[in-house]
Amino acid sequence: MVRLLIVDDEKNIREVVREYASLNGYESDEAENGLEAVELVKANRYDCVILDIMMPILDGFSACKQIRQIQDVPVIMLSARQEEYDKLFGFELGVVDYVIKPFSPKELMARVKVAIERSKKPENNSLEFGGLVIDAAGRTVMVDGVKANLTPKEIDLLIYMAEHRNTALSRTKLLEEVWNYDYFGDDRTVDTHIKMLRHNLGPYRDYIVTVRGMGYKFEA
Amino acid sequence: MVRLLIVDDEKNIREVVREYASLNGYESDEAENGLEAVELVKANRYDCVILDIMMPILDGFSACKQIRQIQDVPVIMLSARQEEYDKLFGFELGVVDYVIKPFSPKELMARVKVAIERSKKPENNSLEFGGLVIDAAGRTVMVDGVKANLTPKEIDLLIYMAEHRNTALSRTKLLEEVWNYDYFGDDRTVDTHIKMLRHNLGPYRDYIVTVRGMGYKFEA
DNA sequence: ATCGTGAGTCATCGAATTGTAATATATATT
DNA sequence: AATATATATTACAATTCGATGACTCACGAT
Repeated sequence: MVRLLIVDDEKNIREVVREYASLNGYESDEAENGLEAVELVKANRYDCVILDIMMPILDGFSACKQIRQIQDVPVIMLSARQEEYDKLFGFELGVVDYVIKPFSPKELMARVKVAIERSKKPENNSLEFGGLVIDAAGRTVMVDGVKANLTPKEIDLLIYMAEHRNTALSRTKLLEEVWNYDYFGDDRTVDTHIKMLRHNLGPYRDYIVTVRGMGYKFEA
Repeated sequence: MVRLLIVDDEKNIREVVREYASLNGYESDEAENGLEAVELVKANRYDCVILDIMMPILDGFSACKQIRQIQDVPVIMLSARQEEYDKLFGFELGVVDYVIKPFSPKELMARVKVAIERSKKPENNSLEFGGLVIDAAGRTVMVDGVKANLTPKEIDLLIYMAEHRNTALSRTKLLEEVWNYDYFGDDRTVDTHIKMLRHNLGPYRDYIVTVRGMGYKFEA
C-alpha cells in the first residue's frame, strides 16, 4: 500500500489532490500545517510527502527539515512563488521535486509516482571512515562497532560535514545548512557542538579539523 | 562554460529558451529534430539537453536513446501531452526531468540548473602546479605531497593569486581583494605576507614573482 | 659610482580566533 | 508538572595571527 501525506492549508487543494491520489490507488492523509504534518510523520510511514511552502504555524521548509529527520521520505514541494526555485532544491533537505501553483493534479501525480519509484532505489547511505561508520538514513553512528551516543544536532552536524568532507565550512554555512536558513544564532554555538562531537567520536575526533579563520572541515 | 542543447521543431520555442538560457549565463546550440541533435551531441560536449518529444525525422525518445549512448548528459523532456508522463521516466534513458507545454521559461531554467547540479560529479577543484597543489575548497596547500602550514591570510592570498595567475597584481589590488574592499592599510603588509608565503612554499617560492614598480604575480 | 626609489626582512604588540567549561534556556519524556 | 535531556549563550584563558614601521638591501637611472 502506497501512502501519501498531503500538506496544505487550503482544504480544496488537499481534496483535489487526495481525489487524484485515490484514482491512482494511493492512500493519503492530510495535514493543514507543518506542525500537523510532523506529528503525522512521527506516527505513520509515508512513501511521499506533498508539502506546501506557505503555511501558518510551521512553514514548508522548516517542516521538511523536521520530517526528514524522522523519516527518509521523498518530499515534493508546492509553491506559489516561482522565485524560490533555487532554494527549493537543497538536496540535503530531501526535496525531490517541486510544482508551481496552480498545478495540474495529473502532473503532480506523475511526479509523485516518479519520486516514489526513485526513492525505492536501494542506496547505500552509510559513510565509512575506518572504524567510524555514519549511517545517514538510519541516523546512527558507530565508533569501532559501538553505537555512539550522539544528540540529534550532533548527528546532523556530523552527517553534513561528512557529506561535504574535505571542504572547509564556515560557521555561518553550517548554521545555515544544519540549523535553519534564517537562524538568528551565535557562531560559538557551532563550536560547542563541534566540541561535543569530537568528544563523542573518541578516537576519531581528528576527522574534524579546525580551519582557522574559516570554520571546520571533515577530513577523510 | 555551461552548454545546453535545445531541440525543438518550433523555431520560436528554441529562441525563447535560448534567450532565457543566455540570461542565466548558459551558452546554447539549437537543433530542430532528433537527427540534428544526435549529430551535435557527437561533435560537442553539453551539460544538459532540452528535448522535445514530437519532432519530425527522429522523435525525442529515440533521439534521447541515441544521445545517451554518446554522452552521459542529463536530458529534460518537453511534452505537449500530459498523458506521456509515465513513459517519460525511463531512467535508463537518462530523462532527468520533464516540462509540459506551454511552460514557463523560468521554471525550465530552474530545472536545467538543478539537473546540471545533480549530474555534476564531485570533482576535485584543486589547482595544480607541478608539486604544488592548492585546494581552495579544503583550504589546504600541498608542497611535494606535504601539507604546508599556511595561515589564513597566506592561503587567501595564494588562492587569489593562483586564480589570477600570470596577471600582475598591485599591492592595492591585493589589499582590496584579499583584505577588505576599503582596507586602510600599509603596502608593507602585503610584502610581509608575500615573504611568509614564499618561505612556506619552499621550492615553489619562485611561482610568486615580484613585478617591480607594480606588485606581484603568480607565474605558472 | 652614487643616489633615489621600491622591495625584503624582522621583532613586536595588539587584535582576533578558538577550546572549553559553566550557565541558562528550550525541548522532550515520564 | 517534574525531571531529564538537549541546545544555546556567555565568559575566559590560551593561542595564533596580522599590521606596522624601522631598517636593510637591491635595482636601475644618471
